[in-house]
Amino acid sequence: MSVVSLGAGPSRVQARRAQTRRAVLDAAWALASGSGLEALSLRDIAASVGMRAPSLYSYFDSKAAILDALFVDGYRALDDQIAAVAASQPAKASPTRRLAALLQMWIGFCQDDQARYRLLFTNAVPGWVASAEAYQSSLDSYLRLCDYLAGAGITEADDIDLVTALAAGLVAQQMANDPGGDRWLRRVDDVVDMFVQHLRAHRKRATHLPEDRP
Amino acid sequence: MSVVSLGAGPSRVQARRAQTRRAVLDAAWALASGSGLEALSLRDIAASVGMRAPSLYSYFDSKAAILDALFVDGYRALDDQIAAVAASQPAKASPTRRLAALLQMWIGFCQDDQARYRLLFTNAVPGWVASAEAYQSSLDSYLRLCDYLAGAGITEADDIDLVTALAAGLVAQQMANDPGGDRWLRRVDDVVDMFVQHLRAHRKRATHLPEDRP
DNA sequence: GTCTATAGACGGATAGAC
DNA sequence: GTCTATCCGTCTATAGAC
Repeated sequence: MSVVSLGAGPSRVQARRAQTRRAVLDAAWALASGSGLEALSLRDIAASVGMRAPSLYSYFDSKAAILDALFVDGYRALDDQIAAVAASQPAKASPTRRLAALLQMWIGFCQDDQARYRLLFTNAVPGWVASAEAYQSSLDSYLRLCDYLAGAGITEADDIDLVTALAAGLVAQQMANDPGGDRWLRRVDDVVDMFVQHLRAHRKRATHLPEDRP
Repeated sequence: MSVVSLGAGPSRVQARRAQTRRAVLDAAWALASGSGLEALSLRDIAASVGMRAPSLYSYFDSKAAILDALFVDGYRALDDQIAAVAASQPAKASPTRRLAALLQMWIGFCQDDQARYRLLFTNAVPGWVASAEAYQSSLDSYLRLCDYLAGAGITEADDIDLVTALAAGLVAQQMANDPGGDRWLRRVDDVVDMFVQHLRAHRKRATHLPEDRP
């Protein structure tokens, strides 16, 4: 097997490197989820993959680079979830159903991993901000979100801002005051109904929001 | 002056202590607002009041005790703001107006001081959680909030949870994505209208929500 | 690539003189 | 009460041998 090694050269070496990088990031996720994002240290990450801290610098330039990679990881996972929700919706699903499915997923996504939630959505790491390149992946995710919302008939910037605020509020309260529970999670249908009614009442011009019952 | 020193004893000494404690906390607020909450160190606080770090231990048991005191400070300030908003409302103000005034104040309160926002509403300090005594002051503040909401006809737990989620969402998005601006702040009236319409539509039983125009 | 050793900085907290 | 001196821990990052 592997006839591909002609001329191309170090492809197997690169694959090995990529594997190790992946293992480092996985270990970092596990540690962050377990002991908290702010307790994440290079020493612990290295130990988790059977290394010493300095060896990590063969794979990442700095701790910030690791956090960047985790950040990209996290938004990729969110992308996948949005795609999955989109795929699970029947073609004629109502805006209400689409929105409720999205918010449900979103809150679940945050509850699944508090460390990931804090990394992606709050500025929880003291000295770190996502690099421009990493930040780009969050913008990509935002575009994918907008696509999904467009499928529910929501295209205006103001409406999108309102959806993100509703989601952020439910998530923040749920995570802060009832981490494992459903005190705000179970209000999703309520909130979506409230929002959709509001849209219908204030729809100007000919913008058409599909009816819930066609 | 000061005839009061008979028998009572060390009242002037205690007053001096309280003054110094106050100065320490004020310095801590200034540093946190300037350099960020997580950069707050005992050395810097002490230097700001013309001391060295160990001297602070004459006034506070630990750094956690200082954070606790700041936490209480912050909720006291929020209490004052809620009281001020309540006092500024004419007796016959509509629920819509009352809610809008509250949310406006709330967002402004958070925008006034990012460090305070992070201390009170997010778990931004790595090793610290508010002590039970300090936490009590946040519960007091919550009760005061409930009082205010009751004045707007909102008394059911589910409705209160919805209000806090709406507020938390607007605040979180505003602070994270447009810190100094008004991208979400200016949506307060919209959100309040949405919420009030929702309440009216779903009011069960004889619960009476005052009309906006009597 | 991985290691040991260490630099260099920062943090909270304590001992003990004054 | 305040100080100096110091302990002890944390961390990221680098130098240089192997």
